[in-house]
Amino acid sequence: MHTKDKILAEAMELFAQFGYKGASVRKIAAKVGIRESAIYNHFTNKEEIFQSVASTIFTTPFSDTKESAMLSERAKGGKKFLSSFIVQYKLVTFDKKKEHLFRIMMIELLQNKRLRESFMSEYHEKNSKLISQAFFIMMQEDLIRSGDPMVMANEFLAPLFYLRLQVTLLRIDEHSTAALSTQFEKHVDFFWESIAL
Amino acid sequence: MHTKDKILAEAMELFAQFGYKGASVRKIAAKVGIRESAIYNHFTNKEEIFQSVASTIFTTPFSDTKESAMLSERAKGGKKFLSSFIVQYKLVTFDKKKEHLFRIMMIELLQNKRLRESFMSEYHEKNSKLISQAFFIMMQEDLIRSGDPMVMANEFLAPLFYLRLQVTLLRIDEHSTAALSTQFEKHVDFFWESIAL
DNA sequence: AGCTGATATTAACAACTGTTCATATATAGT
DNA sequence: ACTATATATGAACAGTTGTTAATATCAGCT
Repeated sequence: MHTKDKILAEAMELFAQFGYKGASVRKIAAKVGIRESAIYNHFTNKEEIFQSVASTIFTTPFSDTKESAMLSERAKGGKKFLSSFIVQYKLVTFDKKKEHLFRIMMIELLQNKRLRESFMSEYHEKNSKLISQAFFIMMQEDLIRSGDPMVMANEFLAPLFYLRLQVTLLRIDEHSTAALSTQFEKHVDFFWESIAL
Repeated sequence: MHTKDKILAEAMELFAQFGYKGASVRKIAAKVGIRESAIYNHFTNKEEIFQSVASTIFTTPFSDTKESAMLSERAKGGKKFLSSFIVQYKLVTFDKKKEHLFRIMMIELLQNKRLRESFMSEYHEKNSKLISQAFFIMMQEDLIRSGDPMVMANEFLAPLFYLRLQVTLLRIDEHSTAALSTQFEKHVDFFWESIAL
């Protein structure tokens, strides 16, 4: 099964670089060091390779149930909770493998219906719900001003997504992301000042 | 020149649907109603067709100098200014042609270096600078709390971008965008409450 | 040693790609 | 009516694509 894993790893890199169409079966095989026909001993399709790679895209921070169970406790930390979320988000943003998966997502998002649906349910809604629950708790604890927790969650998450996209774009061309790196913290500071009581 | 315009129009639709690689010269020619070889009487390259389409992508609201000159006056309107910006942004988001161009941008952003550079300079920086200038003026007028105008601008713009992306994704699958449509106004309301004195 | 199953290779296929060429058609100016 | 120009066609090119078939290699099991 060593070969199968290598196929997936090299396919991931090529999909991230050239997209689904641009990453040909021959290119993948060449990077693995085998002929293209040998690929079909491990996967029935090019599509199956892609699905296998794409299925690992949506693994969000705080996704496991243990962390979710502790949410109500953690949310009472107020700004501390948001800061720790940002730390997680930053780690994901600058992780090389996750970065490749994010690139694949971005490239195929407008071309692949399944990916769009996963993005909406696994990424957007999952994060929105989690963060909005945290804000709801913070409101009950009178840590923050009242308002629609869902709106608040989107206001908190959208700048993170936009930052991640910018980081990804800069890194493709090997530009420095130092200036952007500090903006994550600036975002929490600004946001907390916006909602804190 | 009627044919040339039709080529550009049909190419735009196909690029928005299938991306650069997926939109073949033959597909474009077929939609126009001519053979693929006839295309080359109007353009030397497939690349030239794409560049011709792509060059029209970055036409931002408030881009003309007349409006910019009035900025300091308009910014003094405070929330009114932000609301009018949102109206413009919403119009652009739901405009069919602009939507197609936005899709092309999103698809090719991670594949095309020129597009990335244009996105950064023509879209991101241009909007950031304009809005941050407005916030700077509002600070001087004591309409809003003090802070880094650039950070504020990004916090204001990022949710708009994220909303636009969501709208675009939903419309590809012909889902309703009614719920999202109202979020533009909710964003201004939330944001103004966050910064108003 | 011989068999079996997994995995590799070589070769080929039909379809599609961007582009070019020689040639035809149609339009407009003299 | 004749000519020049712009635009169309049909056919062909060389290269790439995903996939398949027949065959070879190599491991472990009996």
